[in-house]
Amino acid sequence: MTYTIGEVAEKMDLTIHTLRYYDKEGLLPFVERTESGRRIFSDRDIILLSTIECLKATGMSLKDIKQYVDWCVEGKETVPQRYELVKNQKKVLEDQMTQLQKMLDAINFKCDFYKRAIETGSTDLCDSERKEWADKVINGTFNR
Amino acid sequence: MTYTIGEVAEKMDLTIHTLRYYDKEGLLPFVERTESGRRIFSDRDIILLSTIECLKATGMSLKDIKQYVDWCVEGKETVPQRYELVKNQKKVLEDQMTQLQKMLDAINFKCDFYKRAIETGSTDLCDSERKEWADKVINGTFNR
DNA sequence: ATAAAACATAAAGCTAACTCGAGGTCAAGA
DNA sequence: TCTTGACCTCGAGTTAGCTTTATGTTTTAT
Repeated sequence: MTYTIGEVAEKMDLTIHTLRYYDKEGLLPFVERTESGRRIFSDRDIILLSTIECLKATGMSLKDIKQYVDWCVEGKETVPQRYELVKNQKKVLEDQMTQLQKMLDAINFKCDFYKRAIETGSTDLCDSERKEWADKVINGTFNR
Repeated sequence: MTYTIGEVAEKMDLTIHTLRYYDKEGLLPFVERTESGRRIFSDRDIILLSTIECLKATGMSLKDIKQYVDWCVEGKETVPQRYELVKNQKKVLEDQMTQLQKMLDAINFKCDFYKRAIETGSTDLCDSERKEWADKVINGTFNR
């Protein structure tokens, strides 16, 4: 199965410009061309793109993603490196989720605070909550 | 309790430049000055900074964070707006976590793939895993 | 046959969020 | 007192990741 750049853009929810940019940056080394120079994407490229999107979604830079792609091109002797990279990114992701959970707690706290402030019609009645937030901040519950 | 810009930078793990940048952008409206012009940070500023860091960690832009700060300055008649903003950011965060969990599944899958490839000394033996990944991609398990 | 749509390159432009440098002022310790 | 280090402003520079523009070619539908 092959696809035009427009079809891929549609399928992957990226712009055509972005796909060409990725290609130029060397992130799509397997994309072929027609005689007249048009790009032909295969399922393999779709799969690579989905991996790229996956790594990008976890905050990896395109530069580091290119390293991964380069290793893919080099062949199976780079499997250990790729394993290391993916394992490391897994760690990054787990840390991110821990951090986000903390932020979610903090945001829930803020949410409740404002909700009560609205219900009681005053922020003053929420002094205890405000103090609690301050304590969390100062004791470092929410940061570092 | 008051702090110099250097102390705050240390405490909040930001650079002095970044703090001045935030101040210039209007994100720290309560910071006072000495007669000679040096910034004096109070606990209130530390608390606001921690809120800023919290919102930033969930991907909110400084522009949107400034809106929140502006509402804080305006006083309690903006509590409903602040509630909406925080509630919305909570939703953003929950979506993010769902997405990240998917990415984590995908990364775990990749991780296992490479691990087995190393154990068996060949990527060829992992064809079934590769196919499984392709299926997930094509059936949209990992994207959209 | 032809007009519109889709594709191509190359280079410039943009935005966010810093980051750095120059040049100067102020404050705290020996 | 003097020197060293922390602070100040202002403006320019940087980086990532696109995005737009200009110009031109190739398909495709009528």
